[in-house]
Amino acid sequence: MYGSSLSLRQVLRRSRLFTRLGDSEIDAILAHATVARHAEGDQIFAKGDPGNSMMAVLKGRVMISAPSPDGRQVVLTVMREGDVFGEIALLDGNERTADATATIDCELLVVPRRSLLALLERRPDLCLDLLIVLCERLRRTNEQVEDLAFLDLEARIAKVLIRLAEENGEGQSPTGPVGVKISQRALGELVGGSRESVNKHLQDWKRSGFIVIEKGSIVIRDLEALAALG
Amino acid sequence: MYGSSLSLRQVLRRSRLFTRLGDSEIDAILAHATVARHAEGDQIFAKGDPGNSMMAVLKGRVMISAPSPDGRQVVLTVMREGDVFGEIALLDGNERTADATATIDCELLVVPRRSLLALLERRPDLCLDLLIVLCERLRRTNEQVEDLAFLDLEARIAKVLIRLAEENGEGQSPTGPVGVKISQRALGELVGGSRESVNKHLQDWKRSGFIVIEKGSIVIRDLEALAALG
DNA sequence: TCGCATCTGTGAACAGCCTCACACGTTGGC
DNA sequence: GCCAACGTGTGAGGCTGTTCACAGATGCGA
Repeated sequence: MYGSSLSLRQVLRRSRLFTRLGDSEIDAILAHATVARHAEGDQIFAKGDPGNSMMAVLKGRVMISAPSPDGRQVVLTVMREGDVFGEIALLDGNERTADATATIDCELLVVPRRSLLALLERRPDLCLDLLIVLCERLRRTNEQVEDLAFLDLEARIAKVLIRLAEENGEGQSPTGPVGVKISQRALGELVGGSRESVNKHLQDWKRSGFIVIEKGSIVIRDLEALAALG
Repeated sequence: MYGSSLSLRQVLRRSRLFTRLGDSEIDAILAHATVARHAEGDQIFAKGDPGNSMMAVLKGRVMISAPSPDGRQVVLTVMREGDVFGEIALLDGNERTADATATIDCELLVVPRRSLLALLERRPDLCLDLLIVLCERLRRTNEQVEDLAFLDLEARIAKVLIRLAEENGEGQSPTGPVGVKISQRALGELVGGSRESVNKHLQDWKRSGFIVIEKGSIVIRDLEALAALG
């Protein structure tokens, strides 16, 4: 089982959705929830599955992506510790709208539909928090639509790379080189482009001295230059 | 002024968000809300504006779109009678994320931030309804990301055309020809393509007998064939 | 250790879509 | 009635990105 319910509480509190809850409330959720473990690469759920639970990332990282009929996929977003996902299918009772995959080993809190709805009824203020979470999600997705419609591949890659760098290096010196651990194929799926095209742009940037390319990761040397492209 | 507060009530009831409310509650909203009129082509708000109100379409149609730096735009969605928009900026207190434009003469109910929040506190069940509205919005936007990433222009045009036909011809015979009133330029903005490219695909379809092109509108003769392309 | 999978690098050929440039008909205002 | 604005039709040319076909490097498991 999980180490202690204290640490579980702490992780939940980090989530925007649960910060307001008292210990008793959190314990009430935990009583009805289960902790699921997923190894790197595991699929957590697939588009089209019935969605009768919501999940919170306790540890690890979860990729939310949409599959195409011919085997490709776009990454819609990546969830990290404290993030909550799977609420859409849960709230409106329809199928899951996307795939969820563990990109590294994960521990998830699985909250069943019934207990979440019960909680929301008991604590209406949580509804507002959930609304805000959804609003942020909507903003992000809208931005993704704009980017796909307006920006070329180079600009999209630059933008994503910068975002990844910011997420990874929280609290680090913003001037020094930042390493982003991601394969070029995965980067392609994040920006909606092919692996080869991504590689070609990265090569350009390498020649310009903006980045250094390593196996499985990219080191940003000149973040300003990248920002000018996005 | 508006004809009678009875008809206002009726329109509001049609919205997914307000169906549950009793007359007294609706009147309470109306007491704090105002009715705004916008002529065809008017901009209702712009991306970046402070968002301290939510709107419900009483009459007309509102286009939600994102502008690009070089003057182009993508249409994110089109709101019709009973739909509610502008909640995002309102709920999380940030700027408006998109432009809103009246595509025909409109009457909107404008609900200020304070009264909506007050209402949500008084009627927590409304929160759930709002959540469901947002979930639908998210589903739509996610689908738009998928379409932009996976489908070529022809498929996107076909898909949008079918959706417009379904929206227009609610309750009509699904077999007969359906007319969609939209300019080719507007269609281009809906699918994220140029006016010229849209025209070329439409010409193809005309030659194949799938559609008939008229000035300012398109008549679908073979919906099945279009569906097979999307 | 061998083989297979994964990641990166690269060039050629091709397709899709955009931009530009132009032509025509209709509509509405002056 | 004339002109401007708008909607449509069409071709040439060019850029971007994809697909395909390889090739080398690394790492992992049987």
